[in-house]
Amino acid sequence: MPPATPRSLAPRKRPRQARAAVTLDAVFEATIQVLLTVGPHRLTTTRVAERAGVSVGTMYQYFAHKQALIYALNERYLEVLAEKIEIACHAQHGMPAQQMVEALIECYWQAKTERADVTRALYRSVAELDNEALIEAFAARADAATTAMLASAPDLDTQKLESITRTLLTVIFGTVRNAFERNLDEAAARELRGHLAVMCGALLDSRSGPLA
Amino acid sequence: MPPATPRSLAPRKRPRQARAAVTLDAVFEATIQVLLTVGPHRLTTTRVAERAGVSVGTMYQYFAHKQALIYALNERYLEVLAEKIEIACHAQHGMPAQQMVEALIECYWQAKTERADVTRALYRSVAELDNEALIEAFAARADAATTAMLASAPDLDTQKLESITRTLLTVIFGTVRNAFERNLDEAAARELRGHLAVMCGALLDSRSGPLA
DNA sequence: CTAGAATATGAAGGATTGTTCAGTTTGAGG
DNA sequence: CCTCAAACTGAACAATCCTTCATATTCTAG
Repeated sequence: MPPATPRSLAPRKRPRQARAAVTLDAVFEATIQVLLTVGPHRLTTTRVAERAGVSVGTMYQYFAHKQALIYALNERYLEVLAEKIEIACHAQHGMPAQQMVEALIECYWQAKTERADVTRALYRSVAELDNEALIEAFAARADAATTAMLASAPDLDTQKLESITRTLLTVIFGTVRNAFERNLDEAAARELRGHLAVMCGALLDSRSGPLA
Repeated sequence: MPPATPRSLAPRKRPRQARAAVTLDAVFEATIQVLLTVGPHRLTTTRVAERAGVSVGTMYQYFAHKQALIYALNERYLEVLAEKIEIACHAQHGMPAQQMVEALIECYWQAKTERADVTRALYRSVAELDNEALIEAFAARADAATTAMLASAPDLDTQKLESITRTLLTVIFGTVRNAFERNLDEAAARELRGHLAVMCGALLDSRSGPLA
């Protein structure tokens, strides 16, 4: 497996002192804020530095270019997200399948809604860069965690599990993303989640039904 | 209802002669090609003009700025897509509900897959602009067509139809989009579509089941 | 306390790019 | 054929922005 991050996008160096870590946090947060306030195509290294209370030169000590910054931001975000999913999946080991998918939906939805504006900003920022590696790595982790979870369900046959997992995740992730593009109010969002749970449950049942 | 296109993004003038229409087509196609070859953030007015075999000045007679060009491109694309959906929905009037959703999925998938690279390029290009109005207008048309179709199904109770329609479209559109971000091979894609049909069917059945 | 490493600075350079406009060419109608 | 409007041209301008580097500051280890 090649390194997850391409050479050209990798950070120049890692912070060794405490203040450097603080600086980096400030830069990331500033990037989000700039993304939110002026949009992706007016995101400027100077603007980010200004907002972070840092000099441009400082940023360029950690990131070789603007893309690398945005890449790192998304990488960081997906890292947190993947971890959340893994934890949620692990917590459901041995539970009934329906509860599993509901927990999965809830976890993903929750993670995305916590800071909805940030989610939106990041969704837009990704278009600027070559995110294949990023997405693939994330998908692999989510796939693995979900498959492991489902395999432990007592009420599920373990055949075709990979295929079902892939569908589940594609549907859930895609639906949530699309829900963010339309601006659903609280009620509509709740309904959507309910429907989604029903639909996912049906997919899990689809084998056991006709076979009985 | 306000005009679908905001003033600042509207085209400057419409072509009145035949050659102007040809020029516009060339410009749109060139925009797609540039989007494909160099990506959204290196899309340059000069580059587009060059590729289209046209002068930059010509482009600026029709579009007030770069954003307006990209906006118009997406508008044109969504117009075609909405029409396809409306036709597909109309063709299913009076049919069983399950067949309806399958036709809907097939239509959307087909439309997106026809020129997969273009689809991907457009998905990315939208991030550059304020697409709320665009998406809302498209969603409204798709919603209307789908609701009308489902209302004509003999095997469906017409309660909660709007809510169900919204879910169906959010799930289908979102899933397809996400499927494009992962690079699914033909087999996986076929499976996904099958699963999606099952899941959508389950949503339609979810009321009639427990009530029987 | 000191030396060297890590971190931070920000003005300046260089390159790109969006947009205009004065002028030319092409087409349509009479 | 003539005239006017539509369509097209592309060099030039102005603005923005990414990135560097020589220098200054701060921290840490010995």
